Amino acid sequence: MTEANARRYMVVKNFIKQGIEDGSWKEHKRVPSENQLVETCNVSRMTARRALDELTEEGILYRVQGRGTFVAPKKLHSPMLEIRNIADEVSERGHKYSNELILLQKEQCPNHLLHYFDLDEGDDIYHSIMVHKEDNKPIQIEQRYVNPKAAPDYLKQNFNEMTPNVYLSAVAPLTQAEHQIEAKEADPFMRVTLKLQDNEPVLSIDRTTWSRDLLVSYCQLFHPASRFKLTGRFTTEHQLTEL
Amino acid sequence: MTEANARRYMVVKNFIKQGIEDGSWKEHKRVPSENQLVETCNVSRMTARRALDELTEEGILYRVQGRGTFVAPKKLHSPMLEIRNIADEVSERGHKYSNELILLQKEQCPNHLLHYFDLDEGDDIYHSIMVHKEDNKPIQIEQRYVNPKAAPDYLKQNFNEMTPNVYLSAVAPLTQAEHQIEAKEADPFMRVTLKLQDNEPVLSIDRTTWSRDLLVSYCQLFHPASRFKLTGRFTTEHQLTEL
DNA sequence: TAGTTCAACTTGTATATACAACTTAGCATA
DNA sequence: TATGCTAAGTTGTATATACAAGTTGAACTA
Repeated sequence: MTEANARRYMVVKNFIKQGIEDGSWKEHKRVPSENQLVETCNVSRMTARRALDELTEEGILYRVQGRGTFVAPKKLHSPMLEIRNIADEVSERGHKYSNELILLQKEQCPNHLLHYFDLDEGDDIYHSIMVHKEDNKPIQIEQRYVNPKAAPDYLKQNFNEMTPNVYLSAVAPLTQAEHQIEAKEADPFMRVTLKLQDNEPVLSIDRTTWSRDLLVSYCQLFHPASRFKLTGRFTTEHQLTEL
Repeated sequence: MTEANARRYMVVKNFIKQGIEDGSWKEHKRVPSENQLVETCNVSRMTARRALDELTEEGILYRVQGRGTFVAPKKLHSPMLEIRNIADEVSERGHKYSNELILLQKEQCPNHLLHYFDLDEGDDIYHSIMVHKEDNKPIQIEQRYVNPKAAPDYLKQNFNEMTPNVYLSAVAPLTQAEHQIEAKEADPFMRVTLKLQDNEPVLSIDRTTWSRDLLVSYCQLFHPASRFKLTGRFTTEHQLTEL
C-alpha cells in the first residue's frame, strides 16, 4: 500500500492528520491553505479541498471563509446517546474490539422483573452477562435479561460474532426504548471486572427495549468512569431549511 | 427564497428529500442517478454528486458503486436528553424547589474557554455558581459561564425567580446543544455542598449551548448519585423532538 | 489620528471533462 | 443448458477553470 496507488485525497488527509498528531499544527492554528496543499502535495485544488472537507466533517478541522482552515479542539469523538453496537463504536475509534462471555443461561425470572416482562412466578427467562473490551481493556459490563417469547434462540447464539444488541435488533426490530442513566459506586465484582481504581465510580445505563408491544429485553450497562463518557448533541433546525 | 438564488446543491438536496418525504422513493429504492439529476435539475454532475454525497453523509441515502443511490432505512434517532428547567422538574415530582446563589460575577475568561467563546485574553465573561434544591436537599450544583454578547444583563437577574437556564432561553433562543455525561468522584466542595455520603460519586453533565452561531453558555452540572437519575425514552414511530 | 479603500488571500460554489472501478443484464459461445 | 464476455450504466477519483464571498492588513485620504 505505497502512496503511489493510494487515493490522493487520502494522502492529503494523512498528511494533515500526521501534522496534527506530531504537533506541527496545534489547536486553533492554521493548517496549510488549499492552494498551499496544491503545491506541497502536488494535487489539484479540488482534491486538497476534499481532504480538508472530510477532515472538517470528522471534526478534526474547522474552516472560516476568508480566513483559513484550523485545527479543531479535540473533542471526544464518542457516539451520541444512541443505541449502537458497541463493537462498531470501538472500531470506529480505531481500536480493537473483543468480548468475554461470563454467563449465558435460562433461569427463573427474578421477582422484581416479573411484571415488566409480564411473566408469572416460576417462568423462565434468558440471562446473559458479558464484558466488552476496547484494546483488551474492559469498558462495559452488560447484564441482560431477554424475553424468551421475543428471542427464543437467544441461548444458541455465538456472541463473539454478534453482540446481543445486534442479534436482538435482527430478530425483534426495536420500536421503543427507555434509558436510565446514573452514577454509582462500584461493587467488588465491577471493581475486578472493569479493573477500576480505588473509589472509581461507574456510569450505569439501564435500558429497556420493546419490539412493538413486546418487552424484548432489560439490560444494565456499567462503565468505568475514567474510560467512558456519553455525549449527545442536537440541533433544532435541520429540516428542509435553506439558508 | 426563490430557487433562483439558492445554492444549487441545496435545490437538489431538497428535491430528493421532498421525494422521500412524500413517498416517491421508499426505503431501499433507487433515487435518480447523478446523470439523471443533471438532466432533471439542470446542474452539473459534480453538483448533483455533492447533493447525494451530503445526503449520504447525513444518513438519508446510501450508495453502492456500480448500482446506484438508495434511500436509507430510517435510523434510530438518539434519544436526546431533554433540556429542562430543573425547577419544573422538581415541582412536577410534587416537591418543593429552592436554590441558593453562591457566586455571580464578571471575571476574566479562563484560558481554556477563550477559544470556545471566541474571546481574547483579558476579555470578560459572566460566571455563576448556584445550588438547586429539592425539598431543601441539594440535588444540583450548576456552574455556568455566560457569553456577555449573548446575555448582557445576566448579572442583573434575580435567579430566585427564574433559573439561569430559563433566562438564557428567553434572551437567546436555543438552537444547538452538546452534552457530555460522565460519572465522577466528588471533590471536597461537592461533598459538602451536595451533602454526599462517603465515597458517593456524582453524575456530571457538561453542556454547551448555542443560539444561532453564538456560543451562549457553557455549564457543568453535578448531581449526587443517590438522588439523581437521567431518563430518556424514544420510539421509532416519530422522530422525537423533545424540546 | 482616524477612517476608508483596496489588493491579496482565503474558503465556497459551480461547471466541464476524463478515466477508473464496479454491477447488471443480455448476448455469444462451448 | 451453462458459462463467459461485453456493453451500458452506475458511482468513485482527479484535474482545470471560473467566479463569488468573506477576511485581513497595508496604503491612502480626510
